[in-house]
Amino acid sequence: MIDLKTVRENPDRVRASQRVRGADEGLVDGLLAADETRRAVVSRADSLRGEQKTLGRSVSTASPDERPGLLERAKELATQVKAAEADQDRADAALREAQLAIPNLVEDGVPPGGEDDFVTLETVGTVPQLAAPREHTEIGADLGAIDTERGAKVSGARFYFLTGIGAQLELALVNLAMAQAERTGFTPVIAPALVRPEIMEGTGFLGAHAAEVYRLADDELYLVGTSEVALAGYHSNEILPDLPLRYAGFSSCFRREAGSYGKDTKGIIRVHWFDKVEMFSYVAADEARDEHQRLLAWEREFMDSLELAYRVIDVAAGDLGSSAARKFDIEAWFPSQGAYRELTSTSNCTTFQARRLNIRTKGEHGNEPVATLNGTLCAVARTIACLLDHHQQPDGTVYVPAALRPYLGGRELLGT
RNA sequence: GGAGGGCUCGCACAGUGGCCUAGUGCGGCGGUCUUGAAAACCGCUGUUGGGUGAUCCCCAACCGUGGGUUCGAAUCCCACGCCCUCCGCCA
Repeated sequence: MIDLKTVRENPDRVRASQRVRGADEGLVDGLLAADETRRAVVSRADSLRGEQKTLGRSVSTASPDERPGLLERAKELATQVKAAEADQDRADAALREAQLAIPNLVEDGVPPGGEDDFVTLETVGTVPQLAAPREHTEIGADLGAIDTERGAKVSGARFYFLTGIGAQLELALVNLAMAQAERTGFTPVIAPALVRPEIMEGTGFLGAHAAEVYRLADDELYLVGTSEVALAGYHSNEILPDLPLRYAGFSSCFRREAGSYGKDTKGIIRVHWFDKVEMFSYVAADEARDEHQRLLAWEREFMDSLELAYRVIDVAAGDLGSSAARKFDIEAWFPSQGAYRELTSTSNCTTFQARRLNIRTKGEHGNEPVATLNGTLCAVARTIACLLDHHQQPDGTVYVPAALRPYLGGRELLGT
């Protein structure tokens, strides 16, 4: 939820942000108008209520002769108050709607444009040279690690079983990620994968991307697409005395993948369900930009420990989620595709999420919303896909990066 | 799934229609006293919105949430949510 004060005091900045996102600038004027209307309506309701209060007191202390006249006037006032309060409710709702329609202010420096207008900030590592790279599905099947056929039989398309070394790989990656997070000062968290509507709403996932989210209609619960949702909701409606707070959440993640028909249909790169270790930070508003860089650095540390070649991209304004002010993706090299593919993503949501979830801290001028940021440490299924693809050897084996070996019984190669 | 109890300003409680403009205790902050501290005493102590307000001032709202009754609701009525206890079922 956007800060009303910013819109009032600096509407041009908000208009510019809308422009660079390719969003509607007119929404800003709509919001300003709704704000003005609301303030007028609230003032009126306030003074009417004040009058009613005073009159109510005189009714209770009035003498029997005065009473009937006062009561009549009080009845009149009561209807006026009721009408004014109805006006206020409408104005409140209109304001909130106008406020929610505007996405977060884009951070200075974000590249303008859409999906293809990202800027590559850095390219890291050596891209492996292979004569005839095989896809991770094939390698996974040979290793007895990934079974998508039975995944489809049991659960449908975009589901899978991890078996044998595949299952061990998942546990190894999760342990490696959690060990790094703990070393860095994150509190490990196992988070619920089902959340209430207001939490899902508050994190901004029921806006433009509502079709992506699984909903359990019988229970008014949603399946999370990332533990970011639960970790953001964790401190909702709280005033946080000590910042920063950093959590590393592990949970299953569920995505309907509506509208991605035909994309990545093979293998476990794009699936309806996967497990993920997610970093989530609560920081003071003026710390957000630095924290974002730190999250990116920790994501890179994990990529480096897996010995992957990757690039870091600065996602363009038009491709940002509504909560994000800026987003960096790390895309790792998939030899079989001859392309970089997204493995992790870190977003600075500034105070946008916190304002909606009512998460504050004691500031110099009273309670102020905190900033929230999230970053992927390890999206397991996709990381396994990348590891098999990236570290495949000509003889059909798969190289195990040194950092992962302690979690796999010291194995240096898979498939021997 | 069934039965019962609860939800009030950080915490514990009081408050069953108008002296509630929500009180008391604890905690916290400031002060008096003290070489210092404790104790004692005194004062302060929540959130939100509005007033052409930026720590003061004034007004309004907030007693789990949403409706309703009433001139007037923490208090009465209805619905819902959550927590706790017990029973049943269960990894």
